[in-house]
Amino acid sequence: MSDASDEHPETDLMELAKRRGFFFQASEAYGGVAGFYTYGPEGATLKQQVEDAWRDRFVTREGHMEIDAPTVMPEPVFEASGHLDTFDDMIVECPSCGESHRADHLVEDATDVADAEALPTEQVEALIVDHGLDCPACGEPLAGVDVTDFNLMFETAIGPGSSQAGYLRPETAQGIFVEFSRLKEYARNQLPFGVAQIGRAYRNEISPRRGLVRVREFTQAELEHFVDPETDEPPLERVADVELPLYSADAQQGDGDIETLTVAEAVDENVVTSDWVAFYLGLARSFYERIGVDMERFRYRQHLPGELAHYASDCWDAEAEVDGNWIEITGFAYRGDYDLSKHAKYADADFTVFQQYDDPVTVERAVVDPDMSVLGPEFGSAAGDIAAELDRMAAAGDEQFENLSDDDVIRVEANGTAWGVPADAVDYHVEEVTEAGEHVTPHVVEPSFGVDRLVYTVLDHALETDEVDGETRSYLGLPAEVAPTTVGVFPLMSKDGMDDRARDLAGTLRQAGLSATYDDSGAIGRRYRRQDEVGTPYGVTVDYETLENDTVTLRDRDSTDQIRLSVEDLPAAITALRTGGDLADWGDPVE
RNA sequence: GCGCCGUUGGUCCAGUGGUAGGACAUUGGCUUCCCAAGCCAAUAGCCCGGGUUCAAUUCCCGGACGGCGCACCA
Repeated sequence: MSDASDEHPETDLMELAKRRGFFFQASEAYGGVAGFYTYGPEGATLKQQVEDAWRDRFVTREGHMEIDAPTVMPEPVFEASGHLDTFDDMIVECPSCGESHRADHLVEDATDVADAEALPTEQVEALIVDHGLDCPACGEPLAGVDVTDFNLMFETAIGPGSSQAGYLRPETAQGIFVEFSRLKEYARNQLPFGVAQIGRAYRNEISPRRGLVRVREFTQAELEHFVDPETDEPPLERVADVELPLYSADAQQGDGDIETLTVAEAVDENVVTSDWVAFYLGLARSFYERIGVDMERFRYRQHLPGELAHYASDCWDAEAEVDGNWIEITGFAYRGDYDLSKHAKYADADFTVFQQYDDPVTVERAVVDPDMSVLGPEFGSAAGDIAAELDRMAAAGDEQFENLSDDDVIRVEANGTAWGVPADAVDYHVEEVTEAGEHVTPHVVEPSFGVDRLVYTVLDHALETDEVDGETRSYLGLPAEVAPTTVGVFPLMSKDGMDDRARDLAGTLRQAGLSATYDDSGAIGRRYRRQDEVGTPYGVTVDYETLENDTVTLRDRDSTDQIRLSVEDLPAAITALRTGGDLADWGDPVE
């Protein structure tokens, strides 16, 4: 047995999450649906705080912008992005052993068909019959077995009838790429700039698993940092000394282990090849620590060569260890110009940025100005293509144009045929042009965070069990910044006016901007435990002494230490403690 | 999607062919001057559909959901 119970003998995370309102299976009243979770009151707040911390770190503090795009987008977007093809898996299921296989892969492996994925299913079925393919698992023939499409995108119809096909976005990124033209306008055509988005994405997973780890609807926090590949460099000096626990592809393939390098070392030794990726690995590390990811159970893992997406040259995942498994919580990818180039090809918009030179440059450029009144009658319908080819040849510096005299004939390959074009009809000349700049397709650096997995990791890493006065206690050691509630306020007993006093005090703390909860049910110890279990970092108790001298006790969740301080100082004390103050600075220890 | 196992108050479990019991939690009361105490009481449950049967929470079939393994994870 290597399940969670080893580590948390008293409390299982899923059980706590259900019981205390962090998250639970959605639509349970109707039997539940796999892969969908509802965040309860505690979880929704926790998730919000994690998102706020992310926004602070990756948007506000970096001077980036944030947008909020629709979750439904029309089909052509996903033709361009490649999701329609690559998300459309052909599956064939062996009738004898029940194994599912990618039908297109089977065909590609066994035949000289290179791109079976692009073929209709009927044709793939026919290829399986023609080549007598067998099940790789059990060897039984697969001829005659149905090949079915399984698309991981949720499809929907936009408008009445079947007017337009749309899909729920499988990643938030496309919402940014699609709007690039307006966004760069907003950025006043200046590279670099970063656009962030926190939002839902949808994947119709074949098999959702393990709580929040693999779900069908999830929240991503993505940053697309658009940079000029020639001139923009990341400010590596800001993170040069940050230590990165790196698990390189080499280490994974050999018997290597996690190696801790500073960002500067990782770049110098070329362990991380992209400076931009290295920069974000450094920046993100402090974010993970801040929201409560245990750095002892954290690593950056490089994608193996076979694992790399087709557009990425180097890619690292941030991974956290949860329940004995490493789960991906962030992907850091250098996507190059893949996305913008694809959209440029498919869409009717400009996906480049015009980069002005510091000083305009004057260049000599060879051009042709073919006399179409000669080429037209001479070459008929090929004339246009021939002119275009001449244009290309001149720009490429074709040697035929050197020392040209009027009665020469220029050989041109167009439409698969060789043509001879009289030189006097071409008007080849060299002209001086002044160029103020150039159109650049920006490259994209993409840190992409899975918010739900972050929340799940933070909860798992926060769950602690200790012993207080001989009793086992479980509590969530959440950082105060992300804890759903900051302070619990309790009357020692609900009589003699202590309850009214405590209720007032909770109100006062809320007015001071603190998230406070009031509880007078049961014994005081029981109320402390309730708040411990949802990670509330501080507890304030109103007792008889409060009624005499306006002082209260303030309890620290992790140590259960208490101090006594005046009610007047309370809002300031909690505010200070929340951002890392020391309990002892604010009052005298109790007992 | 396949295979194995499972599904009983809010939670975790026990149990039964004649509709169920515990622990914890929750609520009310008594008690209690700071860490899940005690006492009394209350609330609350057999995943769904079909079949077999006089009778199904229990047995059979199917489904949903969950755990694990395989496959999948652009």
